[in-house]
Amino acid sequence: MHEIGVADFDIKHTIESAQPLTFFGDERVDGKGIAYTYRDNLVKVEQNGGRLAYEAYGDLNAAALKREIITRFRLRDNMHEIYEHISTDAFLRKAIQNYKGMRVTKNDPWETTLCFVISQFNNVKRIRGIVKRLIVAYGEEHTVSFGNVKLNFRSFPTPDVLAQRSVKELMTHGAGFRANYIKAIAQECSDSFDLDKLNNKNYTEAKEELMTLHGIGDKVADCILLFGYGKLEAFPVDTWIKRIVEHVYFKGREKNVKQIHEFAEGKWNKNAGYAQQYLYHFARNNSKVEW
DNA sequence: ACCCAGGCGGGCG
DNA sequence: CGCCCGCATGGG
Repeated sequence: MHEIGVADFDIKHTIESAQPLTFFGDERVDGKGIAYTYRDNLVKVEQNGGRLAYEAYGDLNAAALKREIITRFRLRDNMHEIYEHISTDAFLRKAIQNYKGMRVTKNDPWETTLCFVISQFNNVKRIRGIVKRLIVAYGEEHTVSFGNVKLNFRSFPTPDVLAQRSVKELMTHGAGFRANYIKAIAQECSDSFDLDKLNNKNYTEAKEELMTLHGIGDKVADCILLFGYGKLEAFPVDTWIKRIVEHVYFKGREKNVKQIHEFAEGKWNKNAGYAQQYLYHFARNNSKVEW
């Protein structure tokens, strides 16, 4: 078990705020920690106040594991500066107060892509179920030993493996009409589309490229850029964000997605993704009378 | 039974 | 362009 000191960090709020990390399945989540897969490793993380304890089962050395933890939970983010920047009004201050320490997580681009393609016109519980069933059906199985402990887990299914399955088969896991998108995107990523190259592109260019994929539009692209590539200027506009932004900042008047993007960019620009996560989580967990 | 969910592609005006 | 519609599925 390793340890790292953390401040302005709350793992519970982080993993409960519907980010890809949690889409692996609730049985690996408890009150103070989570177990998740990173490549061919099972990583366990647990928070006790200002200390984050972690360990991995697999082939990661200590330095690589530490790097993964810091990257995944964005522990280098200057939360003081971010909070100051996005505390633009009473509402956001309240959201920050309620969920202080919640981070945007930095997940694998492919995992994030698959999760958010499945998310469209869907609900969080079903998204988790579908992703979980795809992992069970198509993820490579691993057995690791750590001392006298033996553990089985499955890594995230690769584009290559999913590309080989039929749409009809993918639908048997409950993916519905999204099975078409999963198949098409897995094929493109397995064939010629290089997700890694988007790391070297700016937000606008990377978004354009992502949106050439069949089944990735404005909102899903922003989610992938935020949670998969760590581009904090991304501001995914889903039904929750649209509702809450209209209500809080436009007196309930309807705005289209483009107008909401322009508003968010002007107000929170390089930290819009953090503002989004606090707005989203607050909206979902508080009845509308609280807004 | 009915409604909705972290939208998108395609078609139409 | 912007708008509108259908879409698989299952939980509330």
